Formats: sequence, structure tokens, C-alpha cells
Amino acid sequence: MWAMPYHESLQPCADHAASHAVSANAQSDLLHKLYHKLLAHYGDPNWWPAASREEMMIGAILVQNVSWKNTVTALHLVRERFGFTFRALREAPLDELAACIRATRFYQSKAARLQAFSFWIEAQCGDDLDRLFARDAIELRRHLLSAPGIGPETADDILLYAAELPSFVIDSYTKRIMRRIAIGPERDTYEAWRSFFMERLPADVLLYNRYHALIDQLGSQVCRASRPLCTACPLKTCCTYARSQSSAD
DNA sequence: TTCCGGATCG
DNA sequence: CGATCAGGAA
Repeated sequence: MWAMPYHESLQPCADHAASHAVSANAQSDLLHKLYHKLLAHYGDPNWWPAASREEMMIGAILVQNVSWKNTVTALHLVRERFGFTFRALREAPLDELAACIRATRFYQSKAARLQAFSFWIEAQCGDDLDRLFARDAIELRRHLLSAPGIGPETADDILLYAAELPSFVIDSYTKRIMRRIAIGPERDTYEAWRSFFMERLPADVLLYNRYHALIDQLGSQVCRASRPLCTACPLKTCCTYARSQSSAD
């Protein structure tokens, strides 16, 4: 029934924790269980909210290390002033672009990176995203990682939500939630976290799409960094942190 | 005042 | 690795 595990087709390095077969199965069951609890609680998150792949990719750069609410403010101003085309961003005066995205913090470096990325897109595919995304998934990920302003999380955002390839996205919410639940890879690196999920979940674009969106919803509203709302958490029965919080109160 | 959804450079 | 970037909400 399940598709081939994604790491066999895209993931170059294996997570060595997977060699512990018994705990790996238990961890896989838990990851599935968490997903279904989140889906039952929140419903289909319908992420990513963008009318085009270009808008999605621009939003992915703007949202780096900033709240989505502030990103929406910036996206609105960019849409009004320039529109969501890479050509428009290439031609944009940097100071005007920076002014539009001020709400997303680090706006000067982000404006420069957004423009540099737009030039990179032109050089790679002449703004034809079908051409960019046509290449092999493994190579596409490596390629995106070589683009200016694109780190591992943003690359996976683009792979999953624009190219619609099953690449699991890891962010701070993901790590915080899973750490509190007490599940995760041994090595604390981006690739180890990503492999941890991909080796235990089927390579399903819709599953990865919804899972990450649901994690973000929980992480921003409930499983916050400070003063998390454990009593209202849909995952509290699975979470050691929530239990320690309720016993402490 | 403190905290907070990354990427890059040295 | 640590430093840097530098707004908005609480």
C-alpha cells in the first residue's frame, strides 16, 4: 500500500538510529499517530497559501526566521509594488524592495538575497520553473541548496510546496515539538532530522505537506517556546513534557 | 525588555 | 562552531 520510502530514492545518507529495528518501528508508529491526532484536531491545513509557485518561493525566503503573520504583511506590499515574478524582483530597486519586506526582519539582506535568487532563477531556467523542476529530485535538492539565500529548510519548502516532491521540511517547531515528546534522531543536524521523518513515513507529498503545516500550527499556537499551552494540546497524551508540566502545576 | 518560524560568513 | 542580521508582539 505504501509507496517506497523516500530515502531510498532521494535521501543520500542514512540515519544510523534506523538500525535499531524495534524502536524504529515504534517511532514510525508514533509519527503516524501524531499526524492523525493533529489532522483530527485541526483538519486539512491547506498549506501553502500562495496563488503561484513564484509567490510560494518568494514567501519561503521571506518567512525565514520570522512569523508568518509578518510575512503576510511583506507579501502584500511586494504584490502591490512589484508582483510575484522573478523578473520584477530583478528589476526592483533594492531599497524599495527592502522597504516592502521590512516586516520580515533582516530586510536588507533578505532583499539582496531575494534579488540574487531571482537572477539565479533566470540563469538556471530562464524563469521557466517547469524546466527547473524537471531534473531528478536528488539533483534538484542539491541544486536548490547551491542557490543564493536557500538553505536546507527553504530548499525543502520549495521542493514540497512548489515542485510537489516528497521532501520533509524541518523547522524549529518540528524540533521543539518532537523534543518535548521525546522522539527524534541521535544527531542534532538538519539532515538527521529530515532523514528521521523520511525513513519512517511513506514518500507521500500530501502527507508531508499536511504534516509540516500541522506541526507549524501546533508549534505557533500551542507548543510555543515559552509558556506552552500543554493542557489544550491535542498531543498531550503522547508527550512526556506535557505530563511533567501538569504534574508540576 | 525579551523572545522568536533561518542563512551566511569568518 | 559563534556572530550577524535588526521587526513585531507581548
